[in-house]
Amino acid sequence: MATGHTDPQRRERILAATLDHIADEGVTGVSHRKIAARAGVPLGSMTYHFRGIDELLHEAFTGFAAHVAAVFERHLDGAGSAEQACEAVTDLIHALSDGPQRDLILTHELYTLAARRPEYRELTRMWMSRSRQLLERYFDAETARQLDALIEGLALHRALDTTPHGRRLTREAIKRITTTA
Amino acid sequence: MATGHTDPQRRERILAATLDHIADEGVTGVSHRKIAARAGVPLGSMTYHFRGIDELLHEAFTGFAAHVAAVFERHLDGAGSAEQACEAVTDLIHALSDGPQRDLILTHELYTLAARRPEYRELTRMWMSRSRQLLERYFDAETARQLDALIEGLALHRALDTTPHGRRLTREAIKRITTTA
Amino acid sequence: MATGHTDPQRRERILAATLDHIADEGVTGVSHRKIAARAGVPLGSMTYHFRGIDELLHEAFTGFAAHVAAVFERHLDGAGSAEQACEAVTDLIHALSDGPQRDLILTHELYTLAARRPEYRELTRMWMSRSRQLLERYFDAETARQLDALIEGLALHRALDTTPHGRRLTREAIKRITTTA
Amino acid sequence: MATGHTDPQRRERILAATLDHIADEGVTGVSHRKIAARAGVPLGSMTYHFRGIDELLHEAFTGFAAHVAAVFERHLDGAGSAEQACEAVTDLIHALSDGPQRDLILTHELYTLAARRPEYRELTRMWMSRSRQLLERYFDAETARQLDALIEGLALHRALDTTPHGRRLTREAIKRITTTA
DNA sequence: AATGAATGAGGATTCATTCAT
DNA sequence: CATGAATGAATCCTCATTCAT
Repeated sequence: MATGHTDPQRRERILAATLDHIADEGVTGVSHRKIAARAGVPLGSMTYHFRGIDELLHEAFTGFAAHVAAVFERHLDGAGSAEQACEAVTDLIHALSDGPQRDLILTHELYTLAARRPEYRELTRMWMSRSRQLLERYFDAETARQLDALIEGLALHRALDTTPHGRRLTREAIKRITTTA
Repeated sequence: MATGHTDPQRRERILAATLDHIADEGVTGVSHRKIAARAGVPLGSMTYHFRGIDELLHEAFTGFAAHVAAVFERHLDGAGSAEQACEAVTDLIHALSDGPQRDLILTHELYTLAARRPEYRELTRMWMSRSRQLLERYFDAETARQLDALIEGLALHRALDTTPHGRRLTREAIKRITTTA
Repeated sequence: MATGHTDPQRRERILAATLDHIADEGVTGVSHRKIAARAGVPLGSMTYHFRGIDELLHEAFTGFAAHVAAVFERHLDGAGSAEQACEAVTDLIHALSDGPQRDLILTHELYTLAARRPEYRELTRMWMSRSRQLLERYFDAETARQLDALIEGLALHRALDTTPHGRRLTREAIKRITTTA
Repeated sequence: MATGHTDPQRRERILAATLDHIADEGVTGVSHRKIAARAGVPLGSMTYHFRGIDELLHEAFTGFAAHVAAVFERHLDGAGSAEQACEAVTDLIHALSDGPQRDLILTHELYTLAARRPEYRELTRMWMSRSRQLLERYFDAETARQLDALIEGLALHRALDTTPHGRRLTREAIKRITTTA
């Protein structure tokens, strides 16, 4: 009825609604109907813009991966030294694991998909390699790799813990992993 | 037909089939029908033994958490020194991230649930505290915590990586994180 | 709500409704919804009793093939001689091509399926061989085969014709085809 | 993009694609999208050139009826005597029922439509009357009618049979039906 | 105690058609 | 003149759950 013909934002709105929904209810809860309702678009619009649920999911997570990479970048961009990089990484870990946890939840959902399906592993690989690249500005390649894994582990444990560890422990762990004999 | 009376293995078989199915197709794909078919039990048996899908899932993951804790334990049980513990942890990380990845997939599925739902966080907390306890046999509490997170991060990155890092890097990271100033 | 638990006639009623619907609107128009409505059963009942539309269709036509074979049989059963058989065949052709044409329409629908799909060809083959068998009571095998084809053609043309030919022509054609040099 | 102006072949290409599609998947499977894809024309083109699916179908079968009539004609055109006409008819029957069966499948689809809908019966009537006309060049009207029906029946049975009868039987049947007392 | 039958709600997807451009 | 965007209705099918037995 109210056909404004073209609505170029529509695809983006659907993708945003998809990520919101996944954050709220998980990939499990994604359905055309629910996403359409959340995005305020008619049901038929879903399969018009995306070939199916899979394409929708993959595209949504592609956008999310870009977003996470940007967060990583934003944190590290200011650092002028390895010292400052350590501080930036500490901030990053706590930013990820405090707060609304939206990003962390989405990260888990993505990892879960990636664990089983190669096309999602592509996404996580790209973002892992991006974060290592950024860390290599300040650390040697091997250290960067270790630190990258540590970041992951600390953020994850902090998020699932009832009594999450404080900044001091985070800082100490980072210091140890970046201290080369 | 009438197999006598009760089949005490049936509950267990259903739970095992549930984990198998989750490993294969994810929590998303779990349904009474599919699990019943996989376990070779009649459909009606499902709601007889479990109040609903939620109970089934939670109980299955409870069993899985116990299994993972046991794996952890088995690896560390032999270690007589911090040195040996480091080696045992290296083995553990590579055992988790090589192989059929079944445990890793299930772990992610559980984390994904835990990220949103407290009743699953209970499970991950118990297992995290168990692993820390085990590590505290060899390391101080703070180091144990850091090491625990590192284990998580290394295993995860190794599993998702196309060119997973070797034992040398794992060992080096463990050495650094356990080296107190 | 009104769950009388078991309704053993249900399958049969669905199959009957399916044939009715095909006679009215064609195989093209068959859908779970429409058949369910016509049979007075809930929608969910359809896929419970039949694995899918294909199974439903195939089973319905299996029943129809049996019915047609019975009609053929009923017409020929009384005949005591080749002479009487010719008369019976004439009756049969006109019975098929006059009247409500329900059987003829269903026959066409079945042929259309059979032309493309072997599993339906099975059905038509069985019924063709049954009719030949019956004719072989009165005629030699080769004549039976020719006559069988003629019956088909005459019934078909009569049904599609605006000025269908009369019994006289039918009788004459039968006489010619059964007259061996 | 702008291919000049109009594409006069487009209508024809769409109709040809429609028949191809019906041969492959049946009238049931016809949809604007599928035909457009097969014909290589934009979706919007479909409703531009044809008022709807019904018009598309009817026009496609009109073309097919003309084609079948032409096949009939081509076979009989060379015959200079009743004798030769019999041979030509034998050829025709075997040409129809051997080979790729495309024409036979389309014929059945058309008959199925014609059995229920008068506007398609128009088509079959025209083609039946054309074939009778052609046969009347060699046979009296009544014989032509009988022979026409026999052709139909023999072709049909041959096509659906697993062990189709040979030319000898075809010839014999034709001989009998054309032998007037 | 155990289960097969049953069903309404909701799943993804396909569709003919309309319409602004 | 031609068409891509858009959508509500309808498609088949799967599902968790209830319940009579």
